[in-house]
Amino acid sequence: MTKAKDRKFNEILATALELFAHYGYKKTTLKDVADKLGMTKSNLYFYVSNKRDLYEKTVSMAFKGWQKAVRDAVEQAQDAGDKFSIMATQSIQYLMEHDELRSIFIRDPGIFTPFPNEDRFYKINLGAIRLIEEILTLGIKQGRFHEVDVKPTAELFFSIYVMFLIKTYVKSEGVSAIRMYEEGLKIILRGLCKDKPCKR
Amino acid sequence: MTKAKDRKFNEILATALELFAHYGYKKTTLKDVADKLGMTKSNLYFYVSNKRDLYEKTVSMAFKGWQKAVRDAVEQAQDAGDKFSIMATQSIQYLMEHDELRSIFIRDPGIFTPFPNEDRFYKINLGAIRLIEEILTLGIKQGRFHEVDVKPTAELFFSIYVMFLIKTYVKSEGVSAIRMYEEGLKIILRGLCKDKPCKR
Amino acid sequence: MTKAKDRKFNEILATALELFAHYGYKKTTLKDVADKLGMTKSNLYFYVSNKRDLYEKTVSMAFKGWQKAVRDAVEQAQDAGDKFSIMATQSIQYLMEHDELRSIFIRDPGIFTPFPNEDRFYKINLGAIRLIEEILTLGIKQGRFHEVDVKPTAELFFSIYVMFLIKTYVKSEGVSAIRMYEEGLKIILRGLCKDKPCKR
Amino acid sequence: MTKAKDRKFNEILATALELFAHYGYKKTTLKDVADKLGMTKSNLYFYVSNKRDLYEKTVSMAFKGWQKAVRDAVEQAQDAGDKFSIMATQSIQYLMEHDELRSIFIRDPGIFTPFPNEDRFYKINLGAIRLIEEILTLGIKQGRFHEVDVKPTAELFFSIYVMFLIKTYVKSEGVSAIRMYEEGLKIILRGLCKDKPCKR
DNA sequence: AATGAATGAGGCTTCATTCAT
DNA sequence: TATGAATGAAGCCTCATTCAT
Repeated sequence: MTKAKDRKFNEILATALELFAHYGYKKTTLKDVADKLGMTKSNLYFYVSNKRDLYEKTVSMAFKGWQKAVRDAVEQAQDAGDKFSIMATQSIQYLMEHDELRSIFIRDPGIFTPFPNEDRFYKINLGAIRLIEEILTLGIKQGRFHEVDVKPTAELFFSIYVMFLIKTYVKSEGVSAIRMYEEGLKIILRGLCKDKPCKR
Repeated sequence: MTKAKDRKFNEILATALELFAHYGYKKTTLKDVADKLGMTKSNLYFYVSNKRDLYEKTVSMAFKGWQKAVRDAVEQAQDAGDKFSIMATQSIQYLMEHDELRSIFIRDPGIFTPFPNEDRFYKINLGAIRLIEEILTLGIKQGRFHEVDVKPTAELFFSIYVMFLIKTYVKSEGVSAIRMYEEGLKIILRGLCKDKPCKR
Repeated sequence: MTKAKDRKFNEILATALELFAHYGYKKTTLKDVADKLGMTKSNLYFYVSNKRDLYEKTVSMAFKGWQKAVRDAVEQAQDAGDKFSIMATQSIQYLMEHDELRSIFIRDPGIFTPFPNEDRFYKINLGAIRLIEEILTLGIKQGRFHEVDVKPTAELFFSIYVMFLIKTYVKSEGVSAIRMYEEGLKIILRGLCKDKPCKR
Repeated sequence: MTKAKDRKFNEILATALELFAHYGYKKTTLKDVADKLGMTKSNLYFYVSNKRDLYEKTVSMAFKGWQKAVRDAVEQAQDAGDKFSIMATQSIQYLMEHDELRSIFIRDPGIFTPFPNEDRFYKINLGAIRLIEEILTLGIKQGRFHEVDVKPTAELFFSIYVMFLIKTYVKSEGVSAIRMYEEGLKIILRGLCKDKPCKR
């Protein structure tokens, strides 16, 4: 609420991110978090309602940062094809550069699940999906993309992205996964774009 | 000891490997292991002396499989240069193909430590180092390699290998790490081999 | 049953005595006993029906040795007064010389309880009480002792003995307890004996 | 820290002392302690860090009481010879009057060990040794004692005291041990004091 | 007579969570 | 806002005991 509380709250999430990334959910204790912040365990409950809540808020925050970075990069371009391509590249780039978020993802890949029945991070994934939807809608309006059904297509692309992440970081097929991603991206752009090919 | 106990013991380790790989050390409970095997927690203590022991025996077993695979592949070649190159390639290949061992490594990279003060997996790493030593010694005898000081060189190569694994799977620099590894391998072989270059 | 089994059985009790004396009942595990004997835990159950049983049989054996020693010493004398006096002295003497039995007693003084409702060692204490009874009966027959009611008197004397042991070893009033015992003995002999005083 | 916590803490130690003295370390469960105090097992961990810690804190407290009593008695006298003699007498006296501390000692005589490698109760024994040192130093300054080397002499006397306790309560040589102690004390005072003999 | 394998009860310990202040 | 004190669930581990062989 207040500014002070808000600042403290963000401080807590940042600290929690470090610890969850380093030690994992189970091994990170509330005492660890509290100690590193110089406060007491009990006091944490003033800001979050339980450990799981702390974890989800922490991860949400980290994801929002990732989404913002991608959105910002995407806004630089005008052409929907370019936007799409930038989005695909930046999403990966960001994860490569942010060890903590990547570590969280490796430990807990279930975080990405576009299925609302697993409510856990549905809302956050929704943000990512919506960005895809926006680009698709724009591309169609611009006449750059074929007239695909936006919603399911956005979900498909998101799933492909998640599948790639899992292959790369969890199933660890490293190089081949990246090549697959690059190849797939080409195909998708080719299949998505009308007339003149979208550059890449 | 007996055949039956031995079979059960291996069954336990195999099951434990799955669980440790999937859930990590802390989150895997002995009840998980026991339940999946259809036995009681207490009975596990007939086969291992505690949870840590179960973990170490499990990891040891998995590592032995990896070492055996590499050794077998290495034996196919006669030339020390080829052996070295195969060893380097197979070590990575095996880890890429075995999700569980890789998952263990990602969660607990400290496993690889050639320092005897951390007694944990010293013996196992020693097995890997010895293979390198053998290849180096052979190469020198064959006149293929320069006369390097075998022991420290073997340790150096092992460290490089570990560093690469960490970059690839823990620090997750994926592609670039693999390229670095390939480049490094070329340089090493060039610097190691005498006269005619070792093929790669 | 068989001679071999009997020998083994005594060996077990002797070993158990050492361990129970040294570590106490709770801290002594059946594995301790089995290991020291070079047999398995399970096999112990062929000789005793459970840990408590082993303990009680062990203590019984030790007590029987103590009773035998006292009986043997008592038999040397003919005069009932002398017998009584020797019994009193020897009982203490023996405990002083046998560390293990004494250690058992110190840890578990409840062992001595002449109350049949606590069935634990009733039978064994009974042996001691009977010796007193015999001496009393003899003394009366010899005309040396007043005609006391044998049974309750024997129990009284036994209780006094136990009280003394507790004061000495458990409540640890050492010296004063011994003086009390000596004084008490004099009084008792004086009160017990007719005509000419019983020597001491 | 706070007054309330401090009171509770002492209450815990007092209760634990009763139980440890009565049942011994192993047989005393934290549930026993907690139940007797009307609190939960877990809550005990707010005051001590584990069972061993509870035991050591409990014993420490009991020992401090014993040391204080001896110190107080010693302070009544001015003459170093008298102080020494009082210390020797009071140390025994106190243990005789305090069943619980004595019981603890009988069960766990290793508590008294002036060797710092066994860190367990080193500090506490140190307190006792220091009192001896102080008396020796004073006696030398007063010209009452010969100029002995204070530190090793204090340790020697402490060792003699412990040896006596073990003979009396553990090896249970009761009377003879006390006589030995009294004789030894006379000799020591004679050997320690200059000129006129220290009274006893 | 003896053993290997298995079990359940119970002990120690950690930790998320709550409540009064 | 913040804390100290308290709790219960769940985890690891030991050990007496049993059963089939």
